[in-house]
Amino acid sequence: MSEISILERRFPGRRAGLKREILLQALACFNESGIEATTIDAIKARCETSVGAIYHHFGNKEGILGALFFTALDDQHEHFVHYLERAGTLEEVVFSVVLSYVDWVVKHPDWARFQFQARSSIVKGPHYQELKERNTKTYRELKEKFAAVGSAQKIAPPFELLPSLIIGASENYCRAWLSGRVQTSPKAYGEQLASAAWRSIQG
Amino acid sequence: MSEISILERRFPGRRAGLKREILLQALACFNESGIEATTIDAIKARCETSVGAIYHHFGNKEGILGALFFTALDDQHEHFVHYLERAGTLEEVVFSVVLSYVDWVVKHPDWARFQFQARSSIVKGPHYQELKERNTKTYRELKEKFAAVGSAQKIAPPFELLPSLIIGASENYCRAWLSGRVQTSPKAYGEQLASAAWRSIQG
DNA sequence: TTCGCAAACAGAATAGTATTCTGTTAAGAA
DNA sequence: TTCTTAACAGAATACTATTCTGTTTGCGAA
Repeated sequence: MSEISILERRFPGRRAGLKREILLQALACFNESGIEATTIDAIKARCETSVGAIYHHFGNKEGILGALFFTALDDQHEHFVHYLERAGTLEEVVFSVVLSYVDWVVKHPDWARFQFQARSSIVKGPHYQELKERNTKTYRELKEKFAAVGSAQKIAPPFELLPSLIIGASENYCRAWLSGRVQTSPKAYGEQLASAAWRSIQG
Repeated sequence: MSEISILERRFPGRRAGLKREILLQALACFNESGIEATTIDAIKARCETSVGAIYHHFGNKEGILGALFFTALDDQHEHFVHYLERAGTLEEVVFSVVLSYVDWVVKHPDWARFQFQARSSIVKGPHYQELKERNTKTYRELKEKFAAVGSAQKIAPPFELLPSLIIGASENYCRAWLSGRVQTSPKAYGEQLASAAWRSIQG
């Protein structure tokens, strides 16, 4: 299970065993019943542990959300960076962004589904600042890459619009796929989504 | 206040006065504090009413969410239909979809913000079926319009992808604007978003 | 090996919030 | 006017997150 390896990379070692188990079962609960409908008791039952243990490790429900959310975000970001490295032209950068995103979602649908659900909670809660910093960081990396491959003047829309133009359609389709509204895997449309994004940013 | 006129159209008459007031204050609470953090007591206090009255009109918190959500969806849909009527070519259809969406969001930011927040709750809750039916209806209207203006063969991507390609970027940017991540009004980028959508669906 | 101690756990007690229930008032039909 | 039902009020209930208190376990130092 990819869920386990993602967790082991972020919470390694034998000591963190229960911590990982709680996160794993919480992720399952959140995806099956929704975040709000999932009770601490339900998570407790699935882990055969106690509320004390859960609160010891995470402080509160929000803490569980945060741990899961940033674990997913980190993995997604690594994936993104890995794709971006190989891009040498502006067009390849755009393709990297779209394809890395689509690939990650298809590879980890449970994490992606959770990420969509949890984002609004995170934005309101105490982890907002951390999310903002990571977004700023990714944004900066992308901007630098754009500068590195040069010829950014070939792009018509203002930079403020670019992230939405590049990733908007893919995000929308992935969300539809994760919720079952469409059947075809985003992976099958990867190239089409990427080339559509590329066309969309050209004047 | 546009919030009031939207509510009066859907819940008209003197008898529904308190009902509208509850919805109005609930909308404000949800946008200020978030849906989960808003308590029935807080809404009660702002309306100077009682929990009994609230539960009499809406059954439960979910009922308030549903009433607000579908009120917003209806208004948005009317707006959409009105724009779509005037489109005579395929390109104009795409522009109508994007511009009607962007205009509505900018015109009713509080309703739009709430809509984004509430969608996941609705999808999980008992109103899911109703939302699904409305989406199907809109989807069908769009498909018929596409057929009516003909020349749909000029479009490269499969129909399954089209909604995401057309509205994805705009939705993404509007969401960013409503949460304060970007400053420039989507209205200012309306034409650019529309033409980007149009380029993106061409082979 | 043992001692000290902090982290890891368990489960009862508490607090806050949604929901229900019972009763009262007001409005419209007959 | 009377009768019926919707509209409202507020206390009582139930559920769930969180806290608190106590116990156990792992680990470094003596």
